[in-house]
Order: sequence, then structure tokens, then C-alpha cells
Amino acid sequence: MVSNQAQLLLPLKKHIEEATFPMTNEEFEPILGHFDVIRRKKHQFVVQEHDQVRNEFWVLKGCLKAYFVDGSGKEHIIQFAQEEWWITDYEAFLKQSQASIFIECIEDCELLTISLENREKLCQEQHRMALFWANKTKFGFLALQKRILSLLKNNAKERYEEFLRLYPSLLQRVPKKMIASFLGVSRETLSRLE
Amino acid sequence: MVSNQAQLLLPLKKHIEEATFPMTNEEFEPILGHFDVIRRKKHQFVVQEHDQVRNEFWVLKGCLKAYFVDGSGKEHIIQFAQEEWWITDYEAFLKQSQASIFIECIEDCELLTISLENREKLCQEQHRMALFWANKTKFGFLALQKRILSLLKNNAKERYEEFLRLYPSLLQRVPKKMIASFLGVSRETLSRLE
DNA sequence: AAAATGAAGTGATGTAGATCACTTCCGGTA
DNA sequence: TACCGGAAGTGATCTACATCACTTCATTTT
Repeated sequence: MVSNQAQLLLPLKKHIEEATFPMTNEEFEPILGHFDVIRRKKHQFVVQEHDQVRNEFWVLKGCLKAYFVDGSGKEHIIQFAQEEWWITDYEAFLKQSQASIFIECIEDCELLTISLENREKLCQEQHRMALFWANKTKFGFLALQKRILSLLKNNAKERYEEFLRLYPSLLQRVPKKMIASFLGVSRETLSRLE
Repeated sequence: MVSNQAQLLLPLKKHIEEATFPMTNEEFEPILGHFDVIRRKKHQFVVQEHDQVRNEFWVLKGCLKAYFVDGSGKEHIIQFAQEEWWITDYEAFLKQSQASIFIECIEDCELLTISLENREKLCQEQHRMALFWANKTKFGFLALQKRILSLLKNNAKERYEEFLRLYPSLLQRVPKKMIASFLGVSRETLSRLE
């Protein structure tokens, strides 16, 4: 449970309202009660391969990367997360099984965490929260479809330009070689685009 | 609404039970009442670019492909569907906007259709159905994540082998050039693998 | 039954992007 | 202030895969 750092945590209220409908502070408080706050330094992990993944994370502050390491030791970035984004190993989290990826802070981070148990409890207690997660998954699904289409139909340059359009703020804080990995391109090729 | 072709429609009952929990025929009937049956011949479309997408489809019989046509007229296959799979243009369906893709029968098809309105009604009337679609979206999300990872880390041959492992039955009924398109490979290259 | 159409295989050639090797340019730290 | 490791740029070369052109075979159409 979270102590009263109201200012810090209001963004979550707004985030949930935007995907559902307005609520009072009294309604928000029990929701918040199902989350914890954690702090991690740059280079620390919130998930490592083979971990039991008990939590989903919501970024209050900072930036993270989720990546898979292939047989030859190469890193493939699945997802970034910055303020107000959600991140975890969803496969492992939703099936309560072992992580197949790493999630690492690329800046000092403050995160809200929620367990699957608490998430399901919240969904049952509050119709709003069931709707919230349903919407989140729905839009997450559509975003992944777009990324697949982009991988199928666009070349390296087009994918990079799309990334710039979609996530201009990440360009400022994420090393280019990680963006290359996210796009499925070598860092040398990315550097030569334009 | 559907007339009583109970035999034909029982697979849907089983499909829903598998993702939730058992039900009686009496419970199933009102669910079925929210669907319609349509029949389409090979080469017919169930969705065309710029259509309003009013329905989601569940395949009773037959096989379909969902594809995007790029600027140079090239087809990129997003998804196949065969018996007991769901298909539509989810972006357009969920946002009730215009299709950006085509969905075409590659065999004669019998499909169950449900509108977004009926789907939402069902979710409100029956807790089970809300759970059902939540689970479906969740697993759909995980499947898309796997496909992205496969596009990022595997070469053409590895992706083809993975496809064979995951969907052996599609190999029998779908032309190889469509599988090539689904995998993001030219049909010549696919033909030369192995 | 003949003709048209489309799926699939295959050779020759072109090219986007990977890989390797080296250099430069920082930002942290000792 | 010098040192070190990581980020990034760039040349040379390699390669996986695309593209084009042609052939064969099977299915559909007339």
C-alpha cells in the first residue's frame, strides 16, 4: 500500500479517468491502495529472465527497456516505457510463469507496481477498473498490429521515420543503438539513414 | 438472430466454455441469439477497404485472409482464419471507423457475425461473456507479441519453420505465396527454403 | 478438349542491410 | 586533468533476400 504522496500519484488518477470516466478522490483512494511504489537506479532490473513475474509496472518517472536475449547473446528490444506507460513481461505476468525477457531501467525510475491478484481484485470490486484494463489491452492489441504491419511493409528508413513521428520524446532520452534494436536494424544502418 | 441449427453451432458453445467455464444449453441460447450466420463463396469479401466495419466474424467453416494493400499494390497478409478463429478489421471494428484492409474468403465460408453493439450488450448481460472477450484479447495480445519477436529475431527460414509448427493445418489449405506474404518474404525465397 | 489462369520452382542478377574494423566524441570517475 | 568505456559515425566487404524472367504443372473456364 502507498503512503500519502498525493501530488506524485495524481497522474494515475488522470490516466484511469481518460480511459474510463471521471472519479472523485474518494473513489481513487482504494484503487491506489492496491499499488505499491518502488524506486530503481539506472541499470537495475525490475524483471530478469527466469524470475517469477508478480507485478505489472506503471512509470511515474524514468525510462525502461524490455528486451529478449537470443542464442548468440544479441539483445532485441520489445518495448520501451516512459512516464505514464505500463510495462512488464505480459506473457509471464498473465500466466504467472517465468520471465523470458529482461526489463531494465535506462534512467533512475519511480514505479507503481500491482500484482495480478490485486489487479483481479480491483476488476471485481470496481466495474470501472475492469473497463480500464479491457480498454488498455484492446488498444495495446491494436498498437501491436500496427507494429507488425510496419515490420512487414516498411524498410529501415520508413520504420525509423515512423518511430520519430510516434515517439519523438524517446529519441531524446534513449541511445540510438537501442532504437535500432527496437526497429530490428543494426546500429550502423540506423546511423546511415539520412 | 439464428434459427435452430443446433448441431452446426455447438462448436461456439464449446469455444466459449473453454475460455471461461461450463454452461447449460439454456444459458447458451441467448448468447447465440446475438449472432447471425452468413455464407460467402471463395473470392468474396467480408470486409473491403473503406467499408464501415460493423461486425466481428467467427469461422464455422472455411478459410479467410486479412490483408493490407500498400502503395505499390503489394498485398501484406496480416492474419489468416479457419474454423473456430475470429477475424475482422479490429481497428475499424473497435473504433467503428472505416476499414483499411480487405478480408477475403479463400474457400467457401460459413461465418457467425456479431456487431459491436451486440457484443457490448452481451458483455453487460453476462459476466461470462465479458470474461470471454477479455481473455480473447489478452491472448491475442500475447500472440502478436510473439509474432513481433519472431520478425525481429528470426530469418526467413526460421519464421517459416515456426509457422509450420504453429499452424500445420494452414499449410494444407493456403497457397504458399500467401504464407510468404504473411511471413514477410517473397514467394521465390520461400520456395527456395530447404 | 482446348485455352486461359494461377501456383510453384528455378536461374541470373541486383540491393538493402549486416558485419567487421577503425575513428571520434563525449560523460563519468578516479 | 587525465583516463576509461560507451555512443555514434563511417569505410569496406559480405550476404540474405528481392526482383525479374522463364518454365512447368495443375486447375478452372469456355
